[in-house]
Amino acid sequence: MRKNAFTLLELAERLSNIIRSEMRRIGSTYHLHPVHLQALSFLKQANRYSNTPQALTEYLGLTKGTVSQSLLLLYRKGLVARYVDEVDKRVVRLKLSAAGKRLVKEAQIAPVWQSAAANVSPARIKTTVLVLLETLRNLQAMHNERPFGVCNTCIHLQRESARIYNCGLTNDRLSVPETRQICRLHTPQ
Amino acid sequence: MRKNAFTLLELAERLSNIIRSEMRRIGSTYHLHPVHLQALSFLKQANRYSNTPQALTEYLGLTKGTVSQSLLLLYRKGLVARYVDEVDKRVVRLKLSAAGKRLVKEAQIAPVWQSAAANVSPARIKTTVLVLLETLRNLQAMHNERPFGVCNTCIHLQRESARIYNCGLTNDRLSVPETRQICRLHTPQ
DNA sequence: ACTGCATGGTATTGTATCGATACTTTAGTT
DNA sequence: AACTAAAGTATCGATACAATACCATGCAGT
Repeated sequence: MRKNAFTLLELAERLSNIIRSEMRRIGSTYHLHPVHLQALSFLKQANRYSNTPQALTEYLGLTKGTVSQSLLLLYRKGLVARYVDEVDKRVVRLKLSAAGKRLVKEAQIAPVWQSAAANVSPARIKTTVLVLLETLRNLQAMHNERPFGVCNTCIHLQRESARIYNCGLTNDRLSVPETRQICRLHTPQ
Repeated sequence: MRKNAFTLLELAERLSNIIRSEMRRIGSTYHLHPVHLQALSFLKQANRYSNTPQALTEYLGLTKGTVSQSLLLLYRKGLVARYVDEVDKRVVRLKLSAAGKRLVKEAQIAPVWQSAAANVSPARIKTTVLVLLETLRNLQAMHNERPFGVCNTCIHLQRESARIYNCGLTNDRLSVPETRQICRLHTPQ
């Protein structure tokens, strides 16, 4: 058991290096670093409560000053739009520009992974995903980090009718596509 | 299947961020970055064919110039010893100093992981490890990277007698502890 | 032995991450 | 009105990282 847990960590570390290496390779085409690709990918999926520098900071596990600089770079490259929130004027809302969306679509590392895991049976993949998810949730809880999940799997999601959902935490109406986005207020069921 | 492969990647990315965040936190005590901790951890486990800047470069997936600089920093901090190989004088051999070994022991992130995965059954952990390992090997093969494993699981390892092993590739004798070290020439069975 | 050529490593330079700190603006509270 | 918290930005210093150039050693082939 102890040995296995250790091996699990080692594997995660190795995979982490590969991911970063791959991101570095892909990102170099656009003169972007791994953290930029992650930021763009996050912003593509972030819902209305999570499209802010603060949410991105929590997601990446960095400091807000660092993230602010990275966002400035993405803004200057025309990949991200920024505008002040109407209600709370301290808050900056972030949105991918058309160029940003295009880049996220192009700069995918997912296809490589799909072929790498192509010969593993769905059942074993499922087990792996569940184990990693549990480990991740525990790690996040230990560090008092937000879980960051999609509304679909959130305890606060309420179904009003066929196509109308409601967030029990904010009392906002959510469209169907919105329930597939990432939320920083996510609470796993 | 496609969806699962995607989720697997997302999980790996999230775990990757957590690992880096954790390494950053632990490393800050010693004014070290994640890459330094990884380097020290690697050098602790590297066998006689892998205790060089070149091997570390391959392991981390960075460029040799970058790694050379990081090693210089570790050297100046007195954590790593460097000496020229007697046979091939182009090669630099790396070794953890006493302080380096002490630091690696102290700055472990493994305990956190062990408790995070504590409630998962051994069988499920085993499946997870196997799936991740297969995915890792495939990814490495796609990038023409070396697998980096321990001699125990290498095709070249030959058992001469109870306590004498032999590497079929280099024709060197290996002690029992050496067969548990990481080798850059590793070829999975 | 001489001449390429590959290999292992270092030095240098420029860009940009990242943390730390300080600061500004807005919101909320007493 | 004053205090405090929260969201963000600005600035600075250290250094990761890539790119390039460079040096020394080893190894072919002639």
